[in-house]
Amino acid sequence: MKASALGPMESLSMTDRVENILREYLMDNGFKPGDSLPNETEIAQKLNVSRNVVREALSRLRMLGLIESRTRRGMIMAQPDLFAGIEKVMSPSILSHDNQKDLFELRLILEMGIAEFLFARKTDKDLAELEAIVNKQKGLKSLSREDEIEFHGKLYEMTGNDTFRRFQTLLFPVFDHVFKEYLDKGVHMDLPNPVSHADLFEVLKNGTAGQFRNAMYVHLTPYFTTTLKNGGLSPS
Amino acid sequence: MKASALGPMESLSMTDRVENILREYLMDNGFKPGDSLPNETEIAQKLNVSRNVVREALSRLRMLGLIESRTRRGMIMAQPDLFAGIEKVMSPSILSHDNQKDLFELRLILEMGIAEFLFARKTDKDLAELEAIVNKQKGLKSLSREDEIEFHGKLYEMTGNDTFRRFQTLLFPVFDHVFKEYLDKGVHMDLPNPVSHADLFEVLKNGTAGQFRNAMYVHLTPYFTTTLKNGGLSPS
DNA sequence: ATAATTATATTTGTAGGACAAATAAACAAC
DNA sequence: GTTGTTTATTTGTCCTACAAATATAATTAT
Repeated sequence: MKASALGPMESLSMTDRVENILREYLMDNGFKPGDSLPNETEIAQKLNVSRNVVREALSRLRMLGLIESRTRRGMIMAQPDLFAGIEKVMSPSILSHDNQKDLFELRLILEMGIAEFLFARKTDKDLAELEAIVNKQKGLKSLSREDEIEFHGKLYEMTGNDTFRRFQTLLFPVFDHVFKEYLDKGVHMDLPNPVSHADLFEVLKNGTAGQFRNAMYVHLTPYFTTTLKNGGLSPS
Repeated sequence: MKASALGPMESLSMTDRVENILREYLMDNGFKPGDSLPNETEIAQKLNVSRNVVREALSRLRMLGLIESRTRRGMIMAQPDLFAGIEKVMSPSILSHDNQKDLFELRLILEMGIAEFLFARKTDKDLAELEAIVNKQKGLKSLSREDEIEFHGKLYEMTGNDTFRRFQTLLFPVFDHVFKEYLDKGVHMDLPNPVSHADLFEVLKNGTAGQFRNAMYVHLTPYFTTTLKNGGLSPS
């Protein structure tokens, strides 16, 4: 029985198949949060598999936040958490090195892309809070990781896009880890940043989105040169 | 037998707890792809739970790509697929409306942020291929969804960041759905775009990253005004 | 002794049965 | 009509069993 000669044998387990079937069933039938699902034994009988298999599949959907189940009331459709799955593998000790470098860059991409939203949605209250952060950092010679997170995190918040904010927050540990790796490899970053947080704030308050994009690029230049000169996956 | 001797009963199911325990175990002990795990019965005994519970937890990790298992050889650590979880819920029929709007905007953010990487990594071959796409579209009066995907998809490819490319690809169906919704609501988008794909190509070939960012903004202006004038989650 | 073959043991995948806990629904009591 | 009790249902957990697959050990052939 040389089944392995046939290539990438489509050997999905029963659980895999039931998981797919259930997801398609929920989507194709327009299930909305709150709608109740058939019970486990019913599903098992309908699909001709054991309740164990059904439960393993349901367990996955439960992890994704797609369904919830309460004793007696049965299972109901839920509002899935977009990042429930990704946050469980978003760790430097788990991800491949390529993935990590890509995510390092992804943070830069995101940071460069938020200008329009900041200018469209900034409020006086936001600006005041951001100014407070900037003033607190004014005396310091060098900024800690927490300082960076506080300033840039406030920017994420000001985009008014909570999904973006959560995604950036997820990205940060990986970004930080990759950057430390660069530092360990001898990349030096001791030059004073020509565009400080205070400068960025000033542009955000009185400038334009275009000016902000350019200022942000200069502010991030050390990171850009780091990734573009070093690890950049050389394209074909 | 009170199995609750394992810790605080945070109303998490056994499966939830075992899942967390296993993930932490794998991370804290520096498991790398290929390393083999203890077998199911061993885990069950060690944690004082049934093999069923262990299997439901493992089933989740298997879905995330964190582990693989082959009969007899036992389970081994694997390289998790960063997007395995998220792609299963990335669907307009499942996500909340807020999530969808956020993702619509996220695509714009990403699109605005790639300029530096494009200019750092563009090759003559890439430019030639992009030019071919542009020329193919030159005769058309209006661009189809496929045309848009082809042009912008090529840009994603040219960033040299495969994770970014995959993420953008995942985003597209949601983006498309949200935009259609805007159109149905009467938002009009019939003006000819002042910056076409051909213009973007020209800037990418002969201009600078800064110019490209500005050109891209104008190119995307219809989408920006759509989201910023309509659904924007009004901040506090 | 070495190679080839066979047998054994181990581990995952699947099935099915049992029962506890929780609770919605039906029913009974006042 | 309200309150308390019983009942039925459904998930959560445990258990046992066995098939399939295969690495390892044992056996046989050369």
